[in-house]
Amino acid sequence: MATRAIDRTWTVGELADELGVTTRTLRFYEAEGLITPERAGGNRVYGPRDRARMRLILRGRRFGMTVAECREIVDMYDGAESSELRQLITLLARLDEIAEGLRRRQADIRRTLSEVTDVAEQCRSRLAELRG
Amino acid sequence: MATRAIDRTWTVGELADELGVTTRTLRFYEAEGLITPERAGGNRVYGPRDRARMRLILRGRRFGMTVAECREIVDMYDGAESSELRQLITLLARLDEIAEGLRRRQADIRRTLSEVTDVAEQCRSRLAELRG
DNA sequence: TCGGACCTTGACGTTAACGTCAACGTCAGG
DNA sequence: CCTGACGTTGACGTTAACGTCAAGGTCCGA
Repeated sequence: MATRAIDRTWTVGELADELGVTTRTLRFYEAEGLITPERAGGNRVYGPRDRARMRLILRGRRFGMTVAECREIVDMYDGAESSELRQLITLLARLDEIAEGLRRRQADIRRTLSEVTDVAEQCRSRLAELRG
Repeated sequence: MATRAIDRTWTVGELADELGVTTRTLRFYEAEGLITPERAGGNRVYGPRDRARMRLILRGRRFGMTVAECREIVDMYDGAESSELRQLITLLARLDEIAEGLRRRQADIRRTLSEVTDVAEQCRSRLAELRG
């Protein structure tokens, strides 16, 4: 079997370029424990898993999640297969809280968007009026 | 005609309490030009307009808008009745850009929410399995 | 063998968005 | 008249999330 996409790796520079961030950002997130790239004699080697986590993290950052919140969420992706009842219960409770927070932000952004488009509509009316 | 709700005013402390922020935040936003309360002999007097703007601003802050972005938007609410064609056109263009950005964030948050609820669902299955 | 283009760690700088503190004025209650 | 609760400005402190720079290692083509 030939080398498959799942085996693909990246250097810091490569991954940074692809994600549209700097290498500093990747090192920072590593120091914060959000990603854990392998090493090849000192040099970092990022795999598909690191890349996937980074994309999730960056998406969260775009709508106001802190890096700490991002870490909490991506960590939960790993804990979901846990076999300990106690742990699963607290995890689930936390997940529900997080979902609730996300829904609130969703409502906030929806209202703001609706207002912005309203104002834009007023502008269009005004323009039509001035031109008509 | 008696005093109506529209004439209601607030002191810094009162408004801060109602909005759930500190007086420092109100003074900061004023310094940044987002609100412009009246004065009663040195003391700030906030009117319904200030309160309304603050609520819009705080809502924006909750989902990741910077204070600068918030100011840009609330300022546009005022410029929408402009009578200058040129100004209306650039304003409208900017509003469309902003709306586009908001829609992107909306998509980001929607995807994240869907993933979080997925993980929660996995947790529930696992729990049912362990208990069943 | 030399210069570039990468990579490393470590340390200090920067910006946003406030928090905190000092020093002062003002006004009502006891 | 004094205290306490409120207000003011000004200045410095803090935290997150990186940016930037220094000082060095490695490898590769000319």
